[in-house]
Amino acid sequence: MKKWMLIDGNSITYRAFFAMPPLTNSSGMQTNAIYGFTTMLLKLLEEHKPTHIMVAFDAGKTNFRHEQFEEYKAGRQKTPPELSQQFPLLKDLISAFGIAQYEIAGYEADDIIGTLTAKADQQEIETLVISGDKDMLQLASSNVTIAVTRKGVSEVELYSPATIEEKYGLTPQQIIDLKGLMGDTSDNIPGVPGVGEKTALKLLHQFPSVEEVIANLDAQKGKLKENLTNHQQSALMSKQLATIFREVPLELTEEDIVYNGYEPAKLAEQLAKLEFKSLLERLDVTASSGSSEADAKQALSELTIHHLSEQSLDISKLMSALAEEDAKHGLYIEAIGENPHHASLEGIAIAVGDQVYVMQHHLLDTEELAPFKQWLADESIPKYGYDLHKAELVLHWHGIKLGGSYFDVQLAAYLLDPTDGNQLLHTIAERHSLYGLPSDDEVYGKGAKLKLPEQSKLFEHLAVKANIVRQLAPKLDEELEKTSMRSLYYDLEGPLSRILARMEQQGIKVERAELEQQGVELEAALKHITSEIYELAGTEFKISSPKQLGEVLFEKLGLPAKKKTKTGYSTDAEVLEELAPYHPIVPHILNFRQLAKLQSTYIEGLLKEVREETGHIHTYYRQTIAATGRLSSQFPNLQNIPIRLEEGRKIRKAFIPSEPGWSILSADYSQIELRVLAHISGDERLKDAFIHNHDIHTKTAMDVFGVTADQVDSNMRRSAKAVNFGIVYGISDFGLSQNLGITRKEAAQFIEQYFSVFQGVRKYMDDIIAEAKEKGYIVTLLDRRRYVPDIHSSNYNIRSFAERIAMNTPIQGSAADIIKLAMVRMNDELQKRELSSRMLLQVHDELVFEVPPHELETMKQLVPQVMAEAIKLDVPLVADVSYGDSWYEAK
DNA sequence: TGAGTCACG
DNA sequence: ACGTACGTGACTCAA
Repeated sequence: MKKWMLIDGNSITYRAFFAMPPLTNSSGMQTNAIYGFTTMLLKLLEEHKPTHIMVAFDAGKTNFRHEQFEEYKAGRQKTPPELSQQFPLLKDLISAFGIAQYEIAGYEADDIIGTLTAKADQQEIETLVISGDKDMLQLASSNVTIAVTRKGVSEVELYSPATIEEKYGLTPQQIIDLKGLMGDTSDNIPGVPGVGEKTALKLLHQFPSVEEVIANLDAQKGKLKENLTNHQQSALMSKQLATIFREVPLELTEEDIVYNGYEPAKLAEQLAKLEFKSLLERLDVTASSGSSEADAKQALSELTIHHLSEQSLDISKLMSALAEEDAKHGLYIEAIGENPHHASLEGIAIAVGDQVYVMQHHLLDTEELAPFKQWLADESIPKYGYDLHKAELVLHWHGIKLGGSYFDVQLAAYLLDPTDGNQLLHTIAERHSLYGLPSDDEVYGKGAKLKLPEQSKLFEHLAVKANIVRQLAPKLDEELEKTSMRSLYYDLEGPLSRILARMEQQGIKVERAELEQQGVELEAALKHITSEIYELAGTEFKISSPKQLGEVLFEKLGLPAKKKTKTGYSTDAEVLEELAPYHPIVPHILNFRQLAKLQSTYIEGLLKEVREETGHIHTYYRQTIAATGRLSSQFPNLQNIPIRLEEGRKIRKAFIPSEPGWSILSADYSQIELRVLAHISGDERLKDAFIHNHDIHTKTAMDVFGVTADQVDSNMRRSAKAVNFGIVYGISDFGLSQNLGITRKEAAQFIEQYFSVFQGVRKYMDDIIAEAKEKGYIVTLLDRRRYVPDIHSSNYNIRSFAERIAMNTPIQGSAADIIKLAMVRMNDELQKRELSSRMLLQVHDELVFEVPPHELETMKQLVPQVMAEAIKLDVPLVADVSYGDSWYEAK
């Protein structure tokens, strides 16, 4: 038996959009309407098992109703961009479901559906119409049932002619008359003033149609009669507007809307793209069909897994497979622990073709596995893997060398979308329609519950990972090609990952005694301050608890509360500085905070990270975290060692060369971000300032205030400096006013003044936002990409944030590109010149080396030169160099 | 685990 | 009328 299902796509999507919470995918795009639509569709499919389905959409802005009534649907809120963005993806998803969709210029979805139900009536086909709009009730018949959504889209209410009769006492055709009389504000259909649903029903129970009501006006009285008399035309026109047109010239046959079910692979791909994980699981759709468990089994069954052990060490097949001309492998090194310098090595898996070999690392010391160990170390063999940077470090600490250029799927995935946080292998896999890999959390548990499964299970998991890596590598390579980021990967990030690993293995020597001595002094000072604070407060409390501190300051001592946080009073440095004049306790608090920070984070924190054996601190640079392309540093973070205040700066005295007589040499770019801005904006004045090597903040002050160099006082320079910072961050008057402690108006004037002088910069800011809107992403000098979906948001705050990101990322990101380039070049130079100086640290615009005495002269000249020449810009790049016996002296 | 705070570029 | 400067990581407290 045939059963048609006809869905009003626009109406359902609207309902879903407003009914569902604002679900977004990882790139920030809202997907709630699609989600709502999909859950509803699934429910309907299950409950009604249709043989034919069609989803109808409105096409174009106007239709024939506008010719009848210009004001039709006027005054409607514009469709929010968060919703209109969802339509293309929704349409893709409907296709993936194997469901027909249709739209035709000049008609609305109702008309398409009306035309089809007319056919259904002719041929007596059982049909279900789904809409969020009660107008559709006019289509009900003995064959056609109307389902109207309730409570968002999770439930529907079914209407047959009988239920319509029961509820309204009307026939389906009279629904049109009902609307003719009462109108419809959402479509701007006027109807008759003063006539709502109740009155309209009463009238229609008296006379069966608008025409009859009008013909019998004398039966009414008072205001109602007057309104009906004066608005006869309106009522008739409204009726006409509300009438669904049932003779649309459809180029659509019954054949076209047959529903044969969906292809799981196609559907899974779309659902994965939308990141509808729960639906993926619920549907049990995967690329290979069946449940995710079945999928995991399939992923395994396609593989032959060799668990190497003392009893089976034959790798001759593996080695010959790896040696084949275009053999593609996948390498997976499993380490447990976030810090690669301390992580445990749980297993090594390598996939070639459909064969996977898994082993514990200690087997590499056997004679039989020597060829594989050598293969791992071979610098001339490229490796395809996942997070090989971490793997190299973990292997290093286990006495195993990993060499060769890397193609790293994690790093590639990061470049393809640097905002996408973790880049977990199973997420990358699903995004590329490879299913069956459970997440590490599922296999290992997380947090306190972390526990490795028995070895055969663990090895199976590693085998699947290695195999997934093998399959992913070419796909990601292709995507890099499509997004013009191949060069960024192969010439910059790939080589850099190996350089970073080397810097991390080397570490930087730290003099424990220096830190310990400073710690003792801090301890004494803190003790002293603590007792003074208790005395002034008249009570003892936890000074480092913002909650307790707030209570003491604002309740006990009655100081004026300035700012509030979500949880209570704000007590940050900005607030405390303002409070300083009110009470002598305040400066002590500030002092306590400063010293406590030094003690806990920099003295105790760093001491914990010094390796017993070497006396070195080994940080871990993360290459796949920062959305702008910068590095980040962990365990410990060596990119935020104090420098601004002398007390903290002393920490740097503990960072020393690893060999006696050597020096620490540091070189940092001067104003790299503003120079990058001068280059990419092409602003003549800004370029000119750098070409003539002016002090940029003074020059800005001169230009903005229209004065000569000697008229610029320190206050003017300070303001100009803040404006320059603001420009780099994507300026706002509020931000600048906060920073300078001036009014918003004054800040706005500064900004306007700045832009009127630096017109090229203004144009850059406007253009980059336009570009972000048009393309959906912005790029850096080396084609690094960042998507900014929020640029279309209708929410002012969200959109403004996206705009600042669009302005800032090309600047910060290009600066990151440049210093990374300098690192690769510097590494080449050190090798080529056979220098024994070592690159140790990177701090965004600074490179730190340790240098033997006889290379000092060379390095003093070479490092700034390589940094300055890393890239050719329209303005010169300048790097300043300094050196000394510790990082402190290298200033 | 999240919030608040603060260190850096 | 709204409320923000851009990018990070580590520590402490209090649920």
